[in-house]
Amino acid sequence: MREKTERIVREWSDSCDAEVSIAVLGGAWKPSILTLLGEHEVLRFGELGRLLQDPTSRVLTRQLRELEEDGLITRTVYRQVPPKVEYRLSELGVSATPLLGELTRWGTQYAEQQRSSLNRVPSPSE
Amino acid sequence: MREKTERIVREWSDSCDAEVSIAVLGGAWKPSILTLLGEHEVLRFGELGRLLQDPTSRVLTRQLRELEEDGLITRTVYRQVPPKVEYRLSELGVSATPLLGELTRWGTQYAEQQRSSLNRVPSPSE
DNA sequence: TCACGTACTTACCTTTTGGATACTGTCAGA
DNA sequence: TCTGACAGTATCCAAAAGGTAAGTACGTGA
Repeated sequence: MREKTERIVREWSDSCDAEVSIAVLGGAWKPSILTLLGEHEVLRFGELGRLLQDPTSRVLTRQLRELEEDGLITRTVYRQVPPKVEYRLSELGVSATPLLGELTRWGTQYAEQQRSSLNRVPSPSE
Repeated sequence: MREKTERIVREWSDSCDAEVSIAVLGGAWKPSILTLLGEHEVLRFGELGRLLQDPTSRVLTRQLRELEEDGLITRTVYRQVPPKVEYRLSELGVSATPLLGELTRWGTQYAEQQRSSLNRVPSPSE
């Protein structure tokens, strides 16, 4: 576990564990990474980068490391040149996919709702 | 909508709307605030503060304003002295409660799992 | 000998977020 | 006249998060 995750797991124990989920799943690219890994089973570093439309490698590396530390994905290194590294969902990661589905569904619904009210009221009266 | 939320709704449209959900629900105290409002129907500013174990009023105010801007809660001001302000879930906020439930359930499960593996391996072999 | 591909790392910068502290306005009641 | 309740604001600060740009390692093929 990351230090941050561990702190939250300890401090907020019991009530409001939603904070824990958000600490683990929240962060630029993380939902996308997990969703992609759910769809593709295995992806290499470069493949992920391309599918995500090129976050800088520094950022992608950090997100992947954090997900790994938090136990959601596994990282397999093949000792060869040029290097080859494979990422896939861990058991814990797989257990999160229904939740990711719910997050996506609600997010889609929310975005549609907000977009349509933006159209109805182009600028709020002023 | 907050500017941040709007940016995310626009830029990430369609795929990976989980980012939207996390943008709206994530943030210190927000899941707790929404859960409490789901349980109590109506809460005043001071009541919320006490139930959350006293975040500074500045922080609480900001979280509440953001939730209001994003359309999840409503704010009712009674023009009287001393002031009285009531917060409750909007329709959109109510629609998020099942999702919050899922976040809490997965978070609880995750925390338990991680706590038990912490006990099994007090320090990872080094 | 040199560029190439892959998966990074290092150093640095900017923005966002959360929080500590102190202050405001107003009326009722002591 | 002073205090207290309530619901905030105003200022400032530190840490976290996200991002840019450039460099690293190493064997293969031209």
